[in-house]
Amino acid sequence: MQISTKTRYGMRAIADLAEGYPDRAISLREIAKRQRISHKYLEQVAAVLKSAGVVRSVRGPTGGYLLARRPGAIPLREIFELLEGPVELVPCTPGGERCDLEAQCPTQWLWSELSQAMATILGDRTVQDLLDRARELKGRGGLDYVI
Amino acid sequence: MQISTKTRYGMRAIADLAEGYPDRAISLREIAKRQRISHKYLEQVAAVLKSAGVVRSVRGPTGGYLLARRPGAIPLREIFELLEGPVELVPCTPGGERCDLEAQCPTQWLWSELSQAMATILGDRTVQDLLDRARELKGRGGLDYVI
DNA sequence: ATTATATCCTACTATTCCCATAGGAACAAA
DNA sequence: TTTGTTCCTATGGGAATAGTAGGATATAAT
Repeated sequence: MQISTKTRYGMRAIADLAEGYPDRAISLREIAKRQRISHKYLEQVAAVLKSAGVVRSVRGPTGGYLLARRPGAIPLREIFELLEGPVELVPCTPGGERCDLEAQCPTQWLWSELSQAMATILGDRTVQDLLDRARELKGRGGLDYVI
Repeated sequence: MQISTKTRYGMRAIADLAEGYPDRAISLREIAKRQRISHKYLEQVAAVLKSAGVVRSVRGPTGGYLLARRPGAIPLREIFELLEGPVELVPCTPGGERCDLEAQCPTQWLWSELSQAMATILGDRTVQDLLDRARELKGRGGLDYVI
């Protein structure tokens, strides 16, 4: 059970865009190059983010994408759900698709608990946290040590 | 991002088997019927659980499966990992497959945090919790109210 | 104006994984 | 001997993933 590359690429791209906030547009080509991923595929990811109002775009040379809101106002859960779908580990969720064995299902609490734990983390963190982390990594020159 | 039916079926089956612990073997046909799932498919799931030593089996009529250990000694994480794979939301994990961008990846802490949260919950709970929950549901006749 | 560089839009496809189905062999209880 | 189990392996449809592909449209720089 892994998350899709779509979500991973999207999340990383958002982190890159955060560094340009509020006024520096960054092109997908640039991001794709740095992350060594398909720029065409990234376009599709960006389209989702844009139509949802998480990012905005500028066309033409020197164009690219920018965060549509300040980093602290974009919960990571929003990005996650746009790309990965709802934070629900099973289809039979309270409020979602029902299962007629539900009333006697001894496992549902487990899936709920797991889903809830994820939702809480994703709901608490924002793009600002991604940005903080990026700066922190940059600060120590990308080396993998801890003081 | 949902867990597979394999894991869901397996987890529910284990809950059923727990009720027969320590000496009453339960057949897959019986479990499959109650849960309205393919009994042939369930066989494959059971095979995994058996070869890992989570359950044991008795052949012939009146045969079936039993827990190989007491419910409290089987962490749900064990079942989960056997059927679903490691609790790692991304391939690039510390100790797993590396990513050469890792040292500068501002998103990895997020995936680690989510994975860790899941691992903790799954590590804390055991089949005994499943059993407790099952009895509780049975007690209130499958009705969906809370005192 | 022209050109280069972006985003934008839609279609297509290879591969993989999920979720079984299927058929029978080995075994044991009644 | 019959019946009901587990056990073993092979096969396959369908959906999702992870792209590839080709151009249309917009705009800044030249």
